[in-house]
Amino acid sequence: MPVIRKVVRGFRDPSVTQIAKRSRSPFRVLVSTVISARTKDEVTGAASERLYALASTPEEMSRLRITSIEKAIYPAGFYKTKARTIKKLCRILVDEYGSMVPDEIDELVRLPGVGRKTANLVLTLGFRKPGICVDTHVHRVCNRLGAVKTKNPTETEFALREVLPKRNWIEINDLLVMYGQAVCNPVSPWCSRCGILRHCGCVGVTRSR
DNA sequence: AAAACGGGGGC
DNA sequence: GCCCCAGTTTT
Repeated sequence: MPVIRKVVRGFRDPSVTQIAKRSRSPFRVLVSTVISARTKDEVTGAASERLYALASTPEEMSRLRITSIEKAIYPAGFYKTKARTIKKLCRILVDEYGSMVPDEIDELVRLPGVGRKTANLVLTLGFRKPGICVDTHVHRVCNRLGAVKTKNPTETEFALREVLPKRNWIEINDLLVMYGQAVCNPVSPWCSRCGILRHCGCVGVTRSR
């Protein structure tokens, strides 16, 4: 992990940390993350702020009109779907969880619009609990390295759980994704800047730069 | 396993 | 125009 930290240094995008810091409460992390699916961070951040300005609690948010939510989170991708999801999500939080966000992954993934990636982000960022967030970047990087051969992000999450240090969850999640975005990116991996190239199965396959 | 959801931004 | 994008749900 120190190697990855070194490799990624200089590529860290402060916007991620900013959003994380602003959105510390589990509820804010949850809503921000639902908005963030297939959407750039700057857009997610702006959309989240507009929505929180309208409603800052599950009760308030569950009472917003769908169209108000849509307007607030536009131009995030899937904004119509997400608006309905968020309203439904908040209603469930109010009705079934006493307006609190559950802090167990099995409960979180039961919520609409919440998959394992989102659930783990809520656990780590919102509750400071253990969790490994596997998005498409992390899934790709792990398999490109050849260290694991997993079919889907959930399998990758379980594989990583056996390997990663069991601490510093937030930083490790951040570094893994940063690494996948900035260095070991999909199209043109920056192999000359990669500190773990000698362990990499991508040599001769996707290697470049 | 693959399609659908959906629109903005880069080129 | 065409392709990409910190996913989740449905078929």
